[in-house]
Amino acid sequence: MRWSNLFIPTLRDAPADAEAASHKLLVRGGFIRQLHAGHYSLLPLGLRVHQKVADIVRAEMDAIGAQEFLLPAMHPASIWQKSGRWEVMGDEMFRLVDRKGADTALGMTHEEIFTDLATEITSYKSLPQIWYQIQTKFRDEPRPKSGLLRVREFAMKDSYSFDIDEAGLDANFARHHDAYVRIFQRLSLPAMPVEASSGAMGGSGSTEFMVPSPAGEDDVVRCGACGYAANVERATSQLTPVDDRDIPELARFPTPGIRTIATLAKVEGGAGAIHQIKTMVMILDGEVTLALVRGDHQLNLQKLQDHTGAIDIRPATPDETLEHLGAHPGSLGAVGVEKLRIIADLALEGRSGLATGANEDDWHWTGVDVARDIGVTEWADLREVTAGEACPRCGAPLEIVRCIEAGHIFKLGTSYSAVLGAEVLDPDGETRPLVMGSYGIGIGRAMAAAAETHHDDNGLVWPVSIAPYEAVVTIVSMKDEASVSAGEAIYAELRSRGIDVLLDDRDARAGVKFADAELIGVPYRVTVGPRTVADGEVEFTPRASGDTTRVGIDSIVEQLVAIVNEQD
RNA sequence: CGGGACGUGGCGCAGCUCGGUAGCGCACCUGCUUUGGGAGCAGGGGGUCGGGAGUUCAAAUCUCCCCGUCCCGACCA
Repeated sequence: MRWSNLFIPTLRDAPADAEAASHKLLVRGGFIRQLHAGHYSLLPLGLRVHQKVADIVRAEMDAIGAQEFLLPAMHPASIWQKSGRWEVMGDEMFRLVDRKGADTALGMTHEEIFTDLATEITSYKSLPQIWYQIQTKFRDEPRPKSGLLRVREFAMKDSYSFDIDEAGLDANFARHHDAYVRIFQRLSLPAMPVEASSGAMGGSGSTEFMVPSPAGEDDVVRCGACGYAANVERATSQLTPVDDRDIPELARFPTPGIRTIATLAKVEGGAGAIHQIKTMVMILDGEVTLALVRGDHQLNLQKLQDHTGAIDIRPATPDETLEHLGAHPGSLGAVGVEKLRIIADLALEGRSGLATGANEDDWHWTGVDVARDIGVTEWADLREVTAGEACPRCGAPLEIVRCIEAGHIFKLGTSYSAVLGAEVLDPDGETRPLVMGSYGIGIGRAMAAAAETHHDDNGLVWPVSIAPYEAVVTIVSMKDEASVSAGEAIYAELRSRGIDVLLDDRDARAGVKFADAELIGVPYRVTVGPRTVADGEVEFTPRASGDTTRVGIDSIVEQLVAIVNEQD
């Protein structure tokens, strides 16, 4: 393509709104424009990248035998009501009413729709099946942000596997895992598979593919020694055992004005945070519940949610706390509490000599023996792992890495197929629900993650596989006839050799052309100018290194074709 | 949803405190010069100042209401 004919609106300044590097550069480079919060237009350059990402995903899905569909984006409420997610999805689902008054939703994922189609599978002999689509999803995100990283409308590849049993699901899950590893390799994204929470999807297990980046929104716990990696929503660690204080008797003591773990730790007769119980009053689907963790530990909400299966989970208001426990936050405890559900973190199991609030302002208990004094209903892993704790597998210190969630694969099981009636006959003639898996990759987010991972001070540095153009032929001066004819010839030859090449034939200054080529991140630049053309040469500059070498006009095409093909 | 900031040409900003009918840089158009790292000079086009209501002779500026955008947190497959 000839740059002079293209719409590539590059900007010298990034919009003031943009924070993330990918956001700034994709806007500055003329790849995207915002329409409103969470909704972006893909400009021609942006669409080229988006399509290349999608093509790689498509190729790898096809390679594992997946079949492509295209499903409606607008769904009747009934199918979501049937699966129970009309309520579960809450405000995150865009809903509208049609002229007949029928409730309708914009699809945020397609388990229901694909499962509905799968009701037409009637025999185990037709299994397994892998179905997928690349479709626009709509999610009313509470806070869209960071350009393409978190939006309300985006293309996602979602695939679904259908099997007769768990073994089949495991095989398809593994197949997807491997396909995802290949996809991220081809996208040059350093994605690592990590253990993840399944959240609202339900199911027995899930793996996220995480790309380390400060622009990310998830924290991953990682062990450099053995490779253990898990989302903080799921991660565990080994704790060094605590020597309990020897306080055999349960005793109340006055603590005027003491409202925090830290102050109780300092006060005379108090207790170090490690010897305290932190009592959090949570409302789980309307039920008042106490969540207990060690004083120096942090409650992870997702862990609590995963353990209980609650949909709506929030901290109690101070009024609710007072009503149910008789004291304000800062003086709360579970000693003697009988009517409420009490979920305690495993780190408290077997502990004694502890201090905790007495459910009366300005009073605490000490000498608390958890087994003796607290009616724990359930034990669960509730605490959030922090950096430096010991790896649960090998004991080495853990690190925490901020990441972008680029892909997520789930073992769903039979929850959708059972309620939506996707059942088949097995070899014994018995009716069995399909065992399902669900697998997603955000196309635009992968594109943003690549931009986030591959850029420098001058702009984007796209990997060849997804670059909008693989090479640009920059004619330094359109007034120099020798340069123009040499540039045109190289351009034509590269095109005929199947290279995605851009010809910068604009009547602009060299500096502008170089700066723009670097900003939009074209991997290879061939500079054709009077300085070298007279010698029968051009300059060759890979974007990543910036190193320029002189190459003969008659060999540049061969050299470039070889390099591009090697990269791809 | 809580906290904070902001909304003035395509992008970045000033003007608002102290009302007098909009300005700067980049970009754009024309001409001349220039031409290997975001050119110079001259001339020019483009803005219901987010929207509505109000106060006033007069509102970008003051008052009220609404809308939108960004950041932090909450939340989130």
